[in-house]
Amino acid sequence: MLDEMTYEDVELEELPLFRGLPAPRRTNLLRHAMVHGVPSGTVLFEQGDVPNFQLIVLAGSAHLFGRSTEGREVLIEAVRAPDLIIPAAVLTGAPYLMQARVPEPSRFLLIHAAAFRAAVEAEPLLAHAAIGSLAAQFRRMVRQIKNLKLRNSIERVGCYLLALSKRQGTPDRAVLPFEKTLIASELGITRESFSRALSSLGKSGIRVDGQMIEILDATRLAAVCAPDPLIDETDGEGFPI
Amino acid sequence: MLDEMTYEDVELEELPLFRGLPAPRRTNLLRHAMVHGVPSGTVLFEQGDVPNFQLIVLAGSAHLFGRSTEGREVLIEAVRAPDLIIPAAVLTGAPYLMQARVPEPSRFLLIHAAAFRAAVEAEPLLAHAAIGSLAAQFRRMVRQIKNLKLRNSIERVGCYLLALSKRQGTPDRAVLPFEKTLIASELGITRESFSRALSSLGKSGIRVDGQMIEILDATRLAAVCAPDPLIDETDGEGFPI
DNA sequence: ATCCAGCATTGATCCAAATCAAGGCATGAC
DNA sequence: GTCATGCCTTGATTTGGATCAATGCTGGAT
Repeated sequence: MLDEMTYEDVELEELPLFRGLPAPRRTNLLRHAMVHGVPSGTVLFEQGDVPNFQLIVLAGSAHLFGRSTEGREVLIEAVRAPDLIIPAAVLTGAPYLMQARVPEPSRFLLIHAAAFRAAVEAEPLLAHAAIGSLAAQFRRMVRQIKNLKLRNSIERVGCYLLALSKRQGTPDRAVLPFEKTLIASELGITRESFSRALSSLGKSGIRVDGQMIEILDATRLAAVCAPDPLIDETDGEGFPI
Repeated sequence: MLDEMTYEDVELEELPLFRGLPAPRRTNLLRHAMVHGVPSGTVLFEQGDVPNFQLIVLAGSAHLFGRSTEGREVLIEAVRAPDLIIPAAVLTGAPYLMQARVPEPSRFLLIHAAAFRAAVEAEPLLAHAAIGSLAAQFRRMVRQIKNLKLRNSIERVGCYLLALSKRQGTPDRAVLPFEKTLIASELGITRESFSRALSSLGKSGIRVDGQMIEILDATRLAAVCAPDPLIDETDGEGFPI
């Protein structure tokens, strides 16, 4: 544990979030902070919980799920390192609207909510980082709403693949980042519809092989799903965390 | 115009956003700021535009629309005074993802984007207000996504009415705040479906008369639409703007 | 008054996507 | 090996909501 802490301390210094912070403030903030490594499947918090910590993804990722009263559950967002996990809830002290689960072994920095709020209040650099994270997350939600309201399922799937291949830097293929059932729920459709959408896109220039999707003809694919930078593009890194 | 400015100046002092700001900073911020009264129908900006100003709703409201490439258009959010209009775009300098239009005669404060960014950077009180506005807007988007992904159209309409009546403080009725077509697009359905949903809810304790919806039996209504505070409730005023 | 434009309703029909149901194909336990 | 288990696919069917089309209502404008 001691070893781990020392190791992490080095890494924390490298987070833009803490670079540039006056040393005493940083020390104070991190005094009661903890680094937690958690296994796949861990539930970080439930929807409805009042935030106790600001969680920061140091390595790995977290999945945010929305759950209905009858128990249906859909993926709303995947948060990848490095980012804050729902600062909107922590900074307002309001109950989480989503459940957070960990899909792979991951490491988080935990800062007591009150301490984090105080630090953001007092330290412009931290406030700046929080604003950047909040703004980026807000914009992702807006894009998702436009996606849901303005497109049908085939368009959503097609644009998802194009965006994925672009993000992965491989114009001729995309590798699905998680199970198809989960992606389907992210796109607001059932796993069956997702499967059918993929196979129907076979005649629009893609080839499906497990998690790997070959994009044989990006132009033809784009023609049927009408990609739109104001929905599909991911914001550049304006505010590094 | 001079008269108007003087009048507004008094009002601006009362905005929590500016109360508590050091006088020189406030003066400096407002030096190049303008108050603009605009008629119903005005387009404040288009989606894709790069923000020139931070707009602040002083009186009235603004509607934010998402538009598809083929020209379909849906209401994503209504911003009411007092609030910031999409600080996420202004603070990151990224293009707007939505078009803003004014549904009623309204008044806005315009602050040059660069000046606003600088002021937020330098002034913790402003940063705090921006964070509060961003967080609240983020949470509204999350609620909307859960609403779209986890509910069918009848549930959305029923919960919309319940939330509306609660917000308006009249448990036995709700007055629709704008045209049904617009509300339908906000709920992610067509006007025809909205109309049918309303009439089908007739057997679940409501009576429709134009824009006025009587809620005869809130319990029965709640039984068919399963309201959920984590979707329908509106956040309390944690951070006044 | 009449006309018209904009919004809303209602009915008929169609279609996209959900649901229901049956297998398939891996992977891991034993 | 056999047997589960979890994920995915595919087919058949249903259904929720969209679309198409016609009509109604209301509030100006003239």
